[in-house]
Amino acid sequence: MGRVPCCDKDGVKKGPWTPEEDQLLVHFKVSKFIEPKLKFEEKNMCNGFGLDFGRQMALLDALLFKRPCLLRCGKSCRLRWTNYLRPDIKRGPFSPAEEATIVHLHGMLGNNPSKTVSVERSLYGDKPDLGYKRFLLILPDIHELWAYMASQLPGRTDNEIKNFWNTHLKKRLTSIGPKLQISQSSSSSEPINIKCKSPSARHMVQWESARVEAEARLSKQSLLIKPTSTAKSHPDIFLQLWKSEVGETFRIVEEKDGKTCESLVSDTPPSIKNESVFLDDTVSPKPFKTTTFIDTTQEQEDTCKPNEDKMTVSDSIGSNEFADSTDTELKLLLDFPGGNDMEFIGEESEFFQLP
DNA sequence: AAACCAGGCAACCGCAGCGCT
DNA sequence: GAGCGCTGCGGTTGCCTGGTT
Repeated sequence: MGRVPCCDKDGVKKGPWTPEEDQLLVHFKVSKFIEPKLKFEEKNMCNGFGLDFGRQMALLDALLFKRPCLLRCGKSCRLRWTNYLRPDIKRGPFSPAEEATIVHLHGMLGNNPSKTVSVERSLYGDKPDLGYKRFLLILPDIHELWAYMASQLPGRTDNEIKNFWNTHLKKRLTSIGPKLQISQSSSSSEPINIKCKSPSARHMVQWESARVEAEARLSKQSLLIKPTSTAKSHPDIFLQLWKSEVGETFRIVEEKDGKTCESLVSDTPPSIKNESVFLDDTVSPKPFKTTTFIDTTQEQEDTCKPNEDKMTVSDSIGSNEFADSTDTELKLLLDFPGGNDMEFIGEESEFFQLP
């Protein structure tokens, strides 16, 4: 399946993988290398020998096993392994629960990575105030939508999820989209059960509800108001939101207390407050990687240092329905646990150690 | 049975970010 | 600080497959 095999001018094979090549790759991996270590090895072997991973494998096979060389570039090997050969890959159709998770996460995160870029540009280009930065603190890093979804669906790859979305779900949702909108608006007064265990997740869901509502409102406004409206003047949706009614709840607090942000959500309109979207209970989100553009050096000028910002945001949650949120839980939302970016790997981190 | 067509999906491409020298 | 190479990401490509005519 796939493209016709071909070789580029360097003699590195491209195109679909043959069973023999798969076997070579699996043999090489199973015999000594497992994924977390692969990245380390791949990197260091390349550095150490001046050859890419594929060439290394070819060389080792030729030297040690008298096998045919696997003339693949390292990138191709890595992709093949992560998307197809990895032992924990789950094949077969997506379950309804998995579909629901994908739909939900896509609804939450969108699929336009340029959003984050535009946020960064607006952040530094338009120089929004510090409150806007805090406003952005609670947003997930939507640069990594498919990767994040994959992390929520064990055994599924980002590529698989992306394909599934593009070929199945997108069309299906498009076809039922109008019905959904009608049913959502008709039931907006009814509280929808929030099934998230994590306060952080509920926080995100609640914020997303507010965002969705604001987007819908902006969308309605854009239909009513001529294209020269203020919304048009801010191509960044987050900046629009910050300057909208939803963002106002943040700004009010910002003005109320110059040093801390009090409540991020307590002023949320009731219709938003009770609104939620389904989140599979069995799939409690892992901590998001937060947006990375919070410049710590810049923040230090302010009375709120970055960490204090996070703590302050956490404190603010105590005044609303997320009173059970702890600093730790919010930290989970905003950071990798423990402050060490690689700690989440757990015992697998041993694979990063040299033999 | 043959031709056609649309959907599925593995694999590649291009870009941005990051780390090393 | 600049340049280079690597990594990881979303987007796109193009062959394969199964259904329809």
